[in-house]
Amino acid sequence: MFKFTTLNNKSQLKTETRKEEIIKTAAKLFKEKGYSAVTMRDLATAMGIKAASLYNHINSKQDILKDIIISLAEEFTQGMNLIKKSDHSTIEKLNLIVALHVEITAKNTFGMASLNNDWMHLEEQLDYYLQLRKKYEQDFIDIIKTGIATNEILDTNPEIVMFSILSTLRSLYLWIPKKEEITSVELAETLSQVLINGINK
Amino acid sequence: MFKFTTLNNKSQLKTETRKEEIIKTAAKLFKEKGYSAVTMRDLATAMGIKAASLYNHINSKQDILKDIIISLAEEFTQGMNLIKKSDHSTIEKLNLIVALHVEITAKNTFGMASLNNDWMHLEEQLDYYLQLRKKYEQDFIDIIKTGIATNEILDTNPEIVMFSILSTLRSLYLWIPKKEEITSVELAETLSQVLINGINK
DNA sequence: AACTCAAACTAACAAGCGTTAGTTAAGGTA
DNA sequence: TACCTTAACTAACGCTTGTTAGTTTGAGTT
Repeated sequence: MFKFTTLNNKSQLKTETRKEEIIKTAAKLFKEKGYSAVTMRDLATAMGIKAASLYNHINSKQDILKDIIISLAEEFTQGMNLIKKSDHSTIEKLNLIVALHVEITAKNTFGMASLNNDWMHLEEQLDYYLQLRKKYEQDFIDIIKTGIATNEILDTNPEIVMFSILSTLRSLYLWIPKKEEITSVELAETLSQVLINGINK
Repeated sequence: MFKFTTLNNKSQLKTETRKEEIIKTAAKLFKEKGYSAVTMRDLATAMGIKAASLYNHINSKQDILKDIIISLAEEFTQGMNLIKKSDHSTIEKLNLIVALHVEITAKNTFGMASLNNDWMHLEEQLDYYLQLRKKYEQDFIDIIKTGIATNEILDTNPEIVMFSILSTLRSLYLWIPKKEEITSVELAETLSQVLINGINK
């Protein structure tokens, strides 16, 4: 098989394995049509092979979805844990959350579509995913509540505030691909400004 | 068949037709699992009948999706046309857009899920839907640009501002069902406050 | 009592689904 | 040269899909 990198695993340079290529291609298709509407034959065609050949590399369609979603969910959990434990102000913590979403999403817009839209098709890992999500949102809300208590942010319904910010951050995967000219840092800055300070003059 | 209303169509009182019941049930299922993952047998079971019986009332699965999505898209278009032509200030227009989304979404949270997540499975009507959406977003951005020009709102990237607000409004369908105690008016007010004035003290 | 009609039913269809089993081809290693 | 590994293949499976054709049921109307 032709490889896109010249050095193999033994020389420590990261070569994209066939399995990783399949998962990446699957994520792309899942973003376009959703998990359920993508068939293994669609995926095979996109890879230039036959459907049965996919099974030399992956265990099942389910497993591909799990690989895409769980790794991303854990990445968010890890980022939130760092932010939570840091000693920044509330506003700074919120800026860091914005930056976390921009960074992860910019790196993997396709996977973020599955995370947002296809998590309900997880089977064994559904409970685990829901647990991670619940924890993330609870940590987020706690940060907002602290900010209200310490008089750093306005005393507004914390759930509405979180919902509002998180909705925007969760939709980034739709929007980042259309704005290739803007850097992650610029986007995170503008977004922080809009979300935190509003747009009223 | 048992009917849930006592007066029939001839007496001018709106009776929910069997077709409307099916579409409403379908929207509920589509929200839970997405259009592609819901089978006609799932829908039939939810209605308490056999799959073949559905076809006495509807033409096809496709047609159900079209009915759900297009009517909502046209409702938004109509609302935007009114707002656009009105002589309110930019801030007031933005408040009206928030209220429009809250109102339509509160009335039909299930359908809003399809509008947001399953539009790509439209077939004949896909181009029409995309045209309505593009027009809506263009009108939205024009309002923001006017606000910047007239010095009513801060001079920030208009696309980021629209994206930020619209992402939140488009996610309302996920959130409204969890907050049944809050009224549409209260929600619209708090949301306007957060989206327009921010949360910074 | 006879008729109408909405709304259900059974049975079946062709196509497509995810997946398995067993085989082949080519390149690197012993 | 013989072997091993990787990655493709063909063929087929049992099941599910959306949809159709034709039939039955039961309540309301004439």
